[in-house]
Amino acid sequence: MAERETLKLPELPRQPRMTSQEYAYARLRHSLMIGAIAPGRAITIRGLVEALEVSPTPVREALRRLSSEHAVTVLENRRIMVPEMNGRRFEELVALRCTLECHAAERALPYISEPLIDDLSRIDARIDEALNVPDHETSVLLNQRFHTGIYSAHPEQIVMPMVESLWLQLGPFQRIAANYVGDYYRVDRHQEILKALRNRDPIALTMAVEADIRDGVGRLGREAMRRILGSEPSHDAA
Amino acid sequence: MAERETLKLPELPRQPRMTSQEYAYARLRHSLMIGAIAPGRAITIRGLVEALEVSPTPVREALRRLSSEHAVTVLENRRIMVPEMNGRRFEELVALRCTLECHAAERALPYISEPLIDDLSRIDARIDEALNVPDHETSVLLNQRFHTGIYSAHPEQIVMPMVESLWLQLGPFQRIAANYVGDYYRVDRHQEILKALRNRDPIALTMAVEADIRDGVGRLGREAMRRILGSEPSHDAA
DNA sequence: ATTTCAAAAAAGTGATCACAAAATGAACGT
DNA sequence: ACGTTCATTTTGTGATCACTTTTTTGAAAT
Repeated sequence: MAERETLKLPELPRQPRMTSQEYAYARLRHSLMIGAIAPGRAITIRGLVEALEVSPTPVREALRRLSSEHAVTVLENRRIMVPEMNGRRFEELVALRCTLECHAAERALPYISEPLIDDLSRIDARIDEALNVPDHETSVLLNQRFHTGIYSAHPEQIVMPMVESLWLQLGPFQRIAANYVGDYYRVDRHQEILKALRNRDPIALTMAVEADIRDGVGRLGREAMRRILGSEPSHDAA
Repeated sequence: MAERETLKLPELPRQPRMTSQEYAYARLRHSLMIGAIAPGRAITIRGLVEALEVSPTPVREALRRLSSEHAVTVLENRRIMVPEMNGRRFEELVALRCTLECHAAERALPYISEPLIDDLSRIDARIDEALNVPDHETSVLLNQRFHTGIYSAHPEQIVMPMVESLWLQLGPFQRIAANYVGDYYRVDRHQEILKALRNRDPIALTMAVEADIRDGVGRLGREAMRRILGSEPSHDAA
């Protein structure tokens, strides 16, 4: 049996007025979002204390926040882990992403300005670059900035945190999927989204957003799931 | 100016294996859900320490969880409060409830059993009783059990926590609204929902769920908002 | 070889205290 | 009367430690 591997988290600059708790939260959240922590991975408070170089108190508060966003799961025995992924949960997450993001896009549409569309167009170009490298972390983060840019045009934001919770839950598995299948396998419908935005066409917009999600993460994840389950049919993706 | 009023929270039995943090969370959550803490109300850790009779550490962890569910807001100066309500936010919350709960209901429909429908029917009868008393707390909690019963029939639950977050955010204002307008003012479309469930009719189901929300909380809240803003047009509902 | 059980180790929990940040309010000057 | 300044008070933050629960380990027994 292997000795306990110490958790290694991607670094993240600590902003000036940031509390230790906020720093711990931000760095953990970022790690999960880009898939630096694998599904099924056990998390210990003392382990994070060492990895993040802060005391247990802020670590625990950060973990409570992440547990409420379902980025980590608190088990019955109080142990904490990154949730496992499986086919049914994945389909449920993708379906909910479609529903929520279509809702968000449609309601944001009246607030979308021309300069914003230009910004989004520039982000999309950078996404294509990142997908060609391929640079998983950059493509994921830019893709999120693209979607966030649209939804958060709406001034009263209720839905955005829920969308981010879904991204957090998909993050760890999406990295696994990209490792199996390749990030270039992914396609996006960002051009269709941009066109719908320019035309102020809510129907075309929601169709494009749904297609983007289903043909993007959805297709990637399903293909990865198929290959993983094909090779080791005994357990879930992890 | 009034002296500092100590926060009085409805009691809640502490389950055997419950940690202090879980107890603090459960009791705070329950208080917010039934509107025992008003929108705009300032929350202090030391105040909760006194009210809940636990030490600061578990109180802070409970507050972090609730902040991630947007049941409380952490301000820039680190103070914590129950968010204020206003017309735009209210409409956004109701719209998102419709979208999310229609999604949840539709996906749960294949898993709805006849005995479950009978259970729901009995809950609905008790809701009518509570609305006639009127007993705000009971009617709210039973109404949630009715909806939860439907949505959580689906075995893979992603959407339910998000729905509960919306209920939490509406809870404090809903109590205010019921005080202004009267709980009996509320109507529900639970009979239509039950009929759609029995007929396994997804279209009728989503229409009934949407109508239930819009004609229920939606109508109550809008009417209350109108009266509150009508009498004191200077500030938000609180 | 497998099971059982007690001891040890590891991990989560919560109380406390010192410190830092923010709000309060009185004294002061304009 | 109004705003400014500064001491006081209140509040949030984080480190530490003692305690409890859970897991692991290894020896003894079957």
